[in-house]
Amino acid sequence: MVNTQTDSAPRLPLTPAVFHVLLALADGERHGYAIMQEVAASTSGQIKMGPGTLYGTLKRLLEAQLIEESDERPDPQLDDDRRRYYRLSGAGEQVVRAEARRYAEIVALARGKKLIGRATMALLPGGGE
Amino acid sequence: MVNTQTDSAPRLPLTPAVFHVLLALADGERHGYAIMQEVAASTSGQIKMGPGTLYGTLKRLLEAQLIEESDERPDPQLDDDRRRYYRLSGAGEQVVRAEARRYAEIVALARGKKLIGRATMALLPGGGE
DNA sequence: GCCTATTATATCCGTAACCGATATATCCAT
DNA sequence: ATGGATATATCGGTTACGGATATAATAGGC
Repeated sequence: MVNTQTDSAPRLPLTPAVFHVLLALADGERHGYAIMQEVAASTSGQIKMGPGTLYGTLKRLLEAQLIEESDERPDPQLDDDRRRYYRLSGAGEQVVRAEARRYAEIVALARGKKLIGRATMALLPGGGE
Repeated sequence: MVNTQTDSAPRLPLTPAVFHVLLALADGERHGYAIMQEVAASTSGQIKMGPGTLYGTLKRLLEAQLIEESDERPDPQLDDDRRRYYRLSGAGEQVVRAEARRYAEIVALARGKKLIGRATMALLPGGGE
């Protein structure tokens, strides 16, 4: 049996929007708007999700059970009633790990074809290869 | 999801289909069917492009001038009249490099969040299939 | 020569998803 | 109290993925 999952196992590759949302939730729960900001910040402003993409994606991820809504609230002083907090589900963590591995394999492939160098240039502005 | 680059350049992120086609052409020209096989082989069968995706993508890439059709033919003995050969354009090479860098940045991000290890898993020819 | 699988290209169309526009409302600093 | 940022949500136009389908040349076996 290849796939005994009850629901539709999300197939890779993930869409960029889905992957970035899951990545943003990988180190702790966040509310929607914070996800938007985290994605923009962690990509140095390269990727900016609009509200349509963000909330549509969150809705689909909930349905696919890759994320769950959290009841826990932070310190009341820092809270905002409007917020809805989300966290990765177990399945969601597996999926984001699998996709990250797939990305790493493609990077290795690109390195083999001399498209990029070996240095990790993530934190260096304008870091060419 | 939007990037904030200047407009004429094709936007990142690329769709997986587009990226894989460009990657397959990165080390030399190939005809359509060979691209399909190269993508399947280089991803250990994870990614299999159907003809609709392949030829639709090639058409769009030609229109976007990221690839060019080549008139050069290989040794007549090995040739096949039906084939159409493609190669990366200058713009195409820049785009595939930029996307590969973007992938590398995301991999670094995922490593920072402990989603994957540091080992570079080489997925190179002969890596088992 | 004939048969069949593989190679090779191409189009159609249902479905999914991106994403800007739009809407509504709250929070917070001045 | 006013305005900008915060926060969530839906709608619709557009794009592209990808299976199904079509056509046909090629290669190898018998």
